[in-house]
Amino acid sequence: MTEHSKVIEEYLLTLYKLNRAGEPAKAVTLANRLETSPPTVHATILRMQRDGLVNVTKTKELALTKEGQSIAEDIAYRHNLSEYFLCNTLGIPWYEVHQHAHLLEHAMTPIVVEKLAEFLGKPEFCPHGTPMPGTELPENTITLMEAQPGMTVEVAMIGEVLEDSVDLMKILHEHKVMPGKQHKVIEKTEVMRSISLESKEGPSSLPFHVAEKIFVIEIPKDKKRSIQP
Amino acid sequence: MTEHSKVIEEYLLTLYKLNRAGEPAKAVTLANRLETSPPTVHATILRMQRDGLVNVTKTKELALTKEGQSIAEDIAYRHNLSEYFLCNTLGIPWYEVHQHAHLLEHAMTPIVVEKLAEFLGKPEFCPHGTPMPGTELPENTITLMEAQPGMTVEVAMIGEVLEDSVDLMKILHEHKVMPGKQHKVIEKTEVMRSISLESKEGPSSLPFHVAEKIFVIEIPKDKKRSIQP
DNA sequence: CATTGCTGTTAGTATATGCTAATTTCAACC
DNA sequence: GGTTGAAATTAGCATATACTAACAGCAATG
Repeated sequence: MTEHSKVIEEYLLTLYKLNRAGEPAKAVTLANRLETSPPTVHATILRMQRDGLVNVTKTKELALTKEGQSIAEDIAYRHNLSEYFLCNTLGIPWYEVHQHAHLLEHAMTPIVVEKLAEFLGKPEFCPHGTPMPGTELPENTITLMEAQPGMTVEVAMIGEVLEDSVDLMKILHEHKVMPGKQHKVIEKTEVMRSISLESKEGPSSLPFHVAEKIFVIEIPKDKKRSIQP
Repeated sequence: MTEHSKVIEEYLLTLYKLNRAGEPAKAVTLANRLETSPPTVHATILRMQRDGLVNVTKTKELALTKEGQSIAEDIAYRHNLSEYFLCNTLGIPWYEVHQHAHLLEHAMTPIVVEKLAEFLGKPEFCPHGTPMPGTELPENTITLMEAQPGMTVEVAMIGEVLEDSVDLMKILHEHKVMPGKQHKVIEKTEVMRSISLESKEGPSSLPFHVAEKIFVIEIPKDKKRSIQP
């Protein structure tokens, strides 16, 4: 478990997140996510193969090795822990913490990670609802796309892809589309390709491509807002 | 004030610390402190000159430019703030925080710095007693080398050079040679090239080269241990 | 004054990371 | 089966950071 460069750590984390999201991990995808040219990605993957971090399948899929996976989980943990800290301890808005954590995640020694986790009370989810490696979302989690009109749902997790756009995140914040908040699904209109929601804070509308990345849990009628303030 | 690489930030910080300590800032010194070969240092200084961060005088002294100074102070602040946080919030021993802060200092966005400073109550000294940029040690601060036998002194600051050796720091810790602690100077023996101290915790002895890097304040007899628990 | 020795500098390499332009590969589709 | 288009790869370059070996410059010292 040698130390790896920031760049390599970024590649590992991205692969890890693609896996989590069930998306195919190909070189092109990395190139897009990391905003890096394909040749650069290619060269970097070669080095990662050389160093035993990934394997490339016959279908050009990138698969993390045991070691790659283990390091990736570690980085994801540091990232989520940083976000939790920035949000809950320092009071930085939850929709802004991602970018700051992006730097911190590569600069934490094992001792700092351990002590910080203790200090924070070993949180299991980051402010966007992403579970720490080893933790899972509840079984009955669905995407907002899968929620049917009439359902009342509680937001569980804002997909990590969405975190990259602070603007989008801020809009979600303004509409209280954030972990723990309940919304009623009003309608899904194919024409507009968007979903209408309504919550105590008012109505909102989310395009399908965003709704696909928002994970929710259905709240049975009789339990609606039982815990909501 | 563009963003600079970790390497450049390290060079800037080292130059800043050399200035503070009143030591001549030459390329060799950098090479030693940074454990880097002279040619590498040379090349890096060329880039730093090109980028307007340092000037090289006729006597080959390295002088930070306005911008270089300003960035260096910023890094020093991030470093000291990190140390304070690691020590006082996370409970990592004061003699170990330096190495961890060494990584964090390059990974803090301005917002994180601001929020962290607020959270910590805008501390003015790091756990080793180093003042934040803009703050100074008391006027009457002297080095332990300058203290005379019979004097009672309170440790104000452990010189930053010493921080690099965790082993040494740990010994200082064991003898309670740390900011805020009082010691009586027993004797300075030229033969042994060391200074004997005595405190509530017992006697200790420090070699001259260490005593030179420890800054203390003389405590008048009538005020001895007035605030000490 | 000449030698010694530290300091600085050049030359020559190496690696990681990045790019554009051009080419290859391969599957999917007509 | 051949074409097309996306994906992968190669070629060629550039920059930052690192090294060793060799050499130059200069001050102190005998």
